[in-house]
Amino acid sequence: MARRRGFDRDEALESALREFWRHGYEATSVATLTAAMGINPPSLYAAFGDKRGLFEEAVQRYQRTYGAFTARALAEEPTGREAVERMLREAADEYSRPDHPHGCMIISAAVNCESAEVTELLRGFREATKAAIKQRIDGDVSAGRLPPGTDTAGLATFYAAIIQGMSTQARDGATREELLAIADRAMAAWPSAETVTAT
Amino acid sequence: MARRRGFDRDEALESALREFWRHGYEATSVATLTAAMGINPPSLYAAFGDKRGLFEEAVQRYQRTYGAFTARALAEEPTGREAVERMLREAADEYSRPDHPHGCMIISAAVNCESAEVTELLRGFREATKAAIKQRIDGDVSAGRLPPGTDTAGLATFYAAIIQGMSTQARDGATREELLAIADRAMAAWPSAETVTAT
DNA sequence: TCCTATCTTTAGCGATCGCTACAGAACATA
DNA sequence: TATGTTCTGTAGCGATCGCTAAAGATAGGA
Repeated sequence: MARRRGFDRDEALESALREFWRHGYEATSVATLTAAMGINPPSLYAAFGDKRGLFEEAVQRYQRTYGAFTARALAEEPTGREAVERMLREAADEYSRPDHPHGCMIISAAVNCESAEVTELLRGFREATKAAIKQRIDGDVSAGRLPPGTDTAGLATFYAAIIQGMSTQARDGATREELLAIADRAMAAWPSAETVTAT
Repeated sequence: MARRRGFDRDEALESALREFWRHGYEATSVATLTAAMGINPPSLYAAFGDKRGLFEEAVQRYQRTYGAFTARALAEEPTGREAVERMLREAADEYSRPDHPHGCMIISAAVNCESAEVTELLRGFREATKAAIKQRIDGDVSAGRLPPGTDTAGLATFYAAIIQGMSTQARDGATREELLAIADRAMAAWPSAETVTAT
């Protein structure tokens, strides 16, 4: 017994996601958002609470769409090495696609952001990805594909840094091929499988 | 026949540099700047023109102080490989120092910045560094330390991405040791000196 | 000591920020 | 068709943005 919403909530969220992705959290004004979403401020606040609530929903949507390749790669490949390699190669493709903003939203959207909550939100996602990388590399050690004593945390940090460097390069205009070259070169740093035989 | 300036221009510029370094170009307000510099807005505008002019001077100052290690490493080492390795290891140290903001100002200060001029200014500095890296690697090829046909542009892009990843990790709180581990792992990706003998 | 040039301070400009009160429009129910 | 409920558009809130006009303060030269 009431008037129904006159816009598609999911479409509006997707439009907001694109703006946050391109401009970052703080540089995206509510006026920019409402223009992109095709609605007025009161509709935005009724549907999403406030700007930060809208951003959090946009990040969740990003994670289960554009950013889902990371979790998929880490979950589906048989070995840690293959998981990391697929993750990097898919990132090269995804970060340079011409049909959406370049780079990774989780990595860039809160850079130079004064809101500690927003900064920590994205940092938490990045830490979770790093932990997932480490877990797969740990699995390679357990399976004997890497020597015991391998610095798996250091390797995870390295490949997390690689992804972040690829995202920054993509934002600077690097092509898919350049990003793929970074990914391949990074895989050349994967440690040798040879175990140092102790006495 | 006039009143002299009541503040140290260089000290004020250094204070502004720190604010821009920590918060980025747009998130640093003139009010924040004047508070940090210990002056009032009209003094800032009389001495530096406007916010963007102050930022450009701050970037120049950064390049010849905190950021000078890159040019020094690339200029002073005998081989390209040693130059890149020293650059990465000094970056690990510099980006994690507790006495100033973490990471690299050239890399982070214009992220999510709406001003195309400011964005392009810093992007130009990054491209120049990448070109300098490539030049040193080209030298290794010319000297026979790397095989002819080595993808020197790709290698330069890779090590530029490494620096950017290290800067992002430093901003996320990575320690000097973690950054050094990234640098060492990245050097493990340096191509082998063996030349593929053609028929 | 007075004049004058330059700096500093106070105060506030128009524009935009995130956000919301209010009233009219639109729809499900009776 | 009348009623009640929710959404939408207009219009504007206080705060902050980059920036500056006007006036008071401070120095060197006459």
